[in-house]
Amino acid sequence: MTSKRPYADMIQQLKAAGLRPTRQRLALAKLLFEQDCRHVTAEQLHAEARTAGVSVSLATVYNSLHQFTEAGLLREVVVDSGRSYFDTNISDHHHFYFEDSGELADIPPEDVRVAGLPRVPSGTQVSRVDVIIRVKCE
Amino acid sequence: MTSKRPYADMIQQLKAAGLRPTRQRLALAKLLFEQDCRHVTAEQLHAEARTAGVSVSLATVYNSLHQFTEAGLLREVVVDSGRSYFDTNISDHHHFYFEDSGELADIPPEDVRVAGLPRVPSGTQVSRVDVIIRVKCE
DNA sequence: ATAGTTGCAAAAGTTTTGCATTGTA
DNA sequence: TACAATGCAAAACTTTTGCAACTAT
Repeated sequence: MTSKRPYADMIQQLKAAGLRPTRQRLALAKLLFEQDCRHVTAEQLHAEARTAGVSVSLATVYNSLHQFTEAGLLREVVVDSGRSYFDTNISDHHHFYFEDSGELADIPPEDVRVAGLPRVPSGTQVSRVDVIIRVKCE
Repeated sequence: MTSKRPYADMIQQLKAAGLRPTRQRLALAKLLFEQDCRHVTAEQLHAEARTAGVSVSLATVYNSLHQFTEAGLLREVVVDSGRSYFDTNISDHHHFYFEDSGELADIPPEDVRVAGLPRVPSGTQVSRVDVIIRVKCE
């Protein structure tokens, strides 16, 4: 229960990212990274933490999500004004967005081909290409 | 100056969309549609209206932008959490997003080819495919 | 000690809503 | 007059920030 063994990898990951493995960060990291393909909002993660008995403020959830994102452990996906999603899948891929439920689903990169990208203005470079397929009930 | 002639088309457009051509809506419509390819936020449009001497609240700007969007006169583009852009170009096209300046630019549909879209879950249909090319300074 | 980090309360934004007012038939 | 539509103040969101408390030399 209070064994430190299962946390060892996570602690290493956080340290490698230059983030101290504090109680809050460790708990959030466990919630995020011990499942695959999670798409969470700050609010959702905060609720999960509370349910799991972890005392953490919503502000800290936001700060941690952004720190994880900057460290390359998460990717922020913007599909809806006034709500940010964070995706634990950081490999190159795209998204379905279900407008009715507000849920996201990954699309593997090989399922969508984007061809003929225009030249970007000089002095700039592409930081990412997002493809979002918005889906609604018929 | 107070001639009603230049407004005639706009009034018709609003009526056709099922929206009363009120003073506020007419003024906002003029600001939006008398230039091409505008990408505005509610805050920007509100500032423009004030500058143009039009008295209108920010809430009304938001409501009008959403009404125009529902009527098919505008398209909402989400690229940044906590900020919605509204695009006067409602034809099929994609976007550059300049992360440093926060500006948007249209990409004609023929400049990007999206091929091999995966099948969407049954009972659902694609409402739109957004391609956003995020660009940053080198 | 002390320099750097962390986590959160409070503040700052953005967006939506309830309802008095206005406009229409 | 009645009935619906409108515009905005106030409320409800989401997100960021300033700083007291904590950590590790």
